[in-house]
Amino acid sequence: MPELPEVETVVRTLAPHVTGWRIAGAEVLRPSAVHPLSLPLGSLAGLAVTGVRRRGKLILMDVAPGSDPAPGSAATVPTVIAVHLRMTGRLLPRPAGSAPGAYTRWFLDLEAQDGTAQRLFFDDTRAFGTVLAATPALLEQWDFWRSLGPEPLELDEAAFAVLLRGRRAVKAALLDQRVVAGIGNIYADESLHRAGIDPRRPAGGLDARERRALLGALRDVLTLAIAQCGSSIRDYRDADGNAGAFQNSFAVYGRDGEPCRACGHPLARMRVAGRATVYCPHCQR
DNA sequence: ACGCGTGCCTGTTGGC
DNA sequence: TGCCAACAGGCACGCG
Repeated sequence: MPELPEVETVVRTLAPHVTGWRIAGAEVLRPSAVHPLSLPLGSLAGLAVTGVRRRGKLILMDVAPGSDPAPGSAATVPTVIAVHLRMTGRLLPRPAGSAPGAYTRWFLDLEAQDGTAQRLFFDDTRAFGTVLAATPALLEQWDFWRSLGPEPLELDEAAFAVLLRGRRAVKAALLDQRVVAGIGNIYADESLHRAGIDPRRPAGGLDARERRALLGALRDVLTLAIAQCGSSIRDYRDADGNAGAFQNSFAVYGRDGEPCRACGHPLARMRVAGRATVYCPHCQR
């Protein structure tokens, strides 16, 4: 399940494949994979990809008019392609003319300056992923974008304290993209274990020491996971088709019933905020 | 404003 | 061995 470290890895592996390439055309095979607010993917034709960034779990491909500007007013020319992989989405560069797969939802045809071409597929078995081609003004109309919380790797303790104030279950707060952007079920559980905090604890009731421990755990877990190119449970692959390796370092996720690596007590499983949650009843208080 | 339950979607898993 | 309910999970949405 792509969360911040997986999306960061996709961004890093995708960028060299597409940066500087011109979009020659687009095809949508499943219209529901395109966000209702999006400009038509066809409006990307003629634009060049100038870079690839990440914000939370979103992949952002910046686009700009090339040497021969396409017709259209600024209001209808996208500046960014935002892609959310959700659970099973993948961005896959393939040779030009490659046939779509059973789970291809849309693709872009890309051309380099020297005339070589390729096709960038968005494949997504579960069909939860979305794409939004947007202007800056359009992005601001997107509630999800506008309300995204800060990046956890750029967050200080004082701001973290404000974000957690009045919140109930701390795990629910971590999963809320309006609190911090990019955390999903895996890294919520891993961070809470590393910080020694029970996932059900009211977030607003954590003291300064606990908040510091949690913020530090988030930073540590995310940084380690990025260094391992993310976690691959089943579906996740980067833009080169490679799996991550951080799943081999999980302390709790998917390990219920197995011994806690810290204390040896068996890890327990419960449901918090509607999500499967694995934790150590002995280490996490 | 917060939090909970449900639906979306499809492949995989586990129980009988 | 076969079938089917349960499950996985991020987010939108409706409700209290």
